[in-house]
Amino acid sequence: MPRPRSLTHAQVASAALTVIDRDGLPGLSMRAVAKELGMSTMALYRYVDDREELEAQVVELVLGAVDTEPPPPDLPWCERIEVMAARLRDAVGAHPAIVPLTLTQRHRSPAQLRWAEAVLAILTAAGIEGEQRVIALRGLLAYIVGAIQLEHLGPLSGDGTVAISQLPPGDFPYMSETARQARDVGPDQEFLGGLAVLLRGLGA
Amino acid sequence: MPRPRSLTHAQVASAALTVIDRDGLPGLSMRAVAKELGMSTMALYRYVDDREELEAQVVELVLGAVDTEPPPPDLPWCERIEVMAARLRDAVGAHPAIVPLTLTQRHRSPAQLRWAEAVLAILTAAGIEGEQRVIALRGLLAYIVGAIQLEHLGPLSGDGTVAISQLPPGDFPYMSETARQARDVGPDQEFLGGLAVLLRGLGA
DNA sequence: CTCGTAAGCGTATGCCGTACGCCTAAACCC
DNA sequence: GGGTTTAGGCGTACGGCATACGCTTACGAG
Repeated sequence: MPRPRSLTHAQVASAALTVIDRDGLPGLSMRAVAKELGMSTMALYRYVDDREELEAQVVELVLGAVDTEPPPPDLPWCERIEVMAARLRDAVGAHPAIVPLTLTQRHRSPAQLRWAEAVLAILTAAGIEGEQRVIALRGLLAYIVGAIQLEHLGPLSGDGTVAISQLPPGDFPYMSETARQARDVGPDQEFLGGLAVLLRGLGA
Repeated sequence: MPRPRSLTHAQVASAALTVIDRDGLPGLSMRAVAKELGMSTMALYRYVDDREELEAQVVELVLGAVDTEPPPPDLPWCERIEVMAARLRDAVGAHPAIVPLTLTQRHRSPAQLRWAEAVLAILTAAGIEGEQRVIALRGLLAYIVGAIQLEHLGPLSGDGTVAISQLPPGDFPYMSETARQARDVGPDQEFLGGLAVLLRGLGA
């Protein structure tokens, strides 16, 4: 009987993501999202309780796009995990500015639950069980989360690496040399290389 | 000839850290820090250019407390890396609320440079060089950063694990079982267990 | 004692999130 | 088709935030 909603929750989250992609995370405000939707600021509060819920919906929108279907079962288990890891990384990488948001929202995300369930299935099939399986899942998550952040907040290809390579070799002999070598390591090589180390440790 | 400063930069950073420890990260504001110091808000701007610089000084205060001396050389290399990792984790763990700050400030931190230099020395002594050394350092950093965040924002001992353990076993068979097993895994076991996996991968 | 300098502060601006209350569009019932 | 009800949409207002700008004042050098 009441007046129907003129927007879906998905449209609201999507408008917020548009704002973030255009103006960066600092540009996200209730006013900006409302303007993006062509409504008044306060009308937005008919769809979300507060800013935090809006942020959660943005994270869910991005993480919800992650494919959680089991990878081809004919692949070796470690490659199947690589597929799952890459899907998560790619989804976040499409909207790098939300990285800090995933921090606080990640654990409440249904999409993340489905992702973890699929990874656990692979680990179990690989014969990893009990406490080792707990540690493996958390370790993978920690690595992926950390690697995504490092990649977007302090990339190997960025200014930081150049600055480090010019550090006085007397004080930082290893750092300056390593930074020079880091120029030849691309983002994919870095991410997959670290993941391969972790998987090798799991397999031994 | 001019009037002398009544505060050191360290005192300013320390006051900010006091505010964060007491009121959490959302409680950090220029006003709150100024009040903590007994000065007016604008007087604070004689010590920092803006809020971002204040945050950087807080991170540096915490990270600066990390011991970067080489661990006892008679330990196996992987145990020496464990020592270095634990020092970083302990320093941040003493002020968990700053975790999100370390994200954006980490790469500019001299303390972090010294830490990385020490780790690189250990890796090199272990025979890891070239691009593999780049990947090893970044992988370690990614894991440690991610693990610290997971530990403080979604701890295994927290509500999230309980909630997951009560998920419908039909939809999430592995997650619910794994969450039940996770209750027996303490924070140290989780952190060191994941690190051990990574180090095993580096050693193979 | 005087004076230059920078420390410290007061004020004001323009953001922000959001509590509260009004107006009105629309769907149901008759 | 008209009346009623219900929630959608909006305007206003408040308190808190970072911070630009300019004044005042404590201090040390001479």
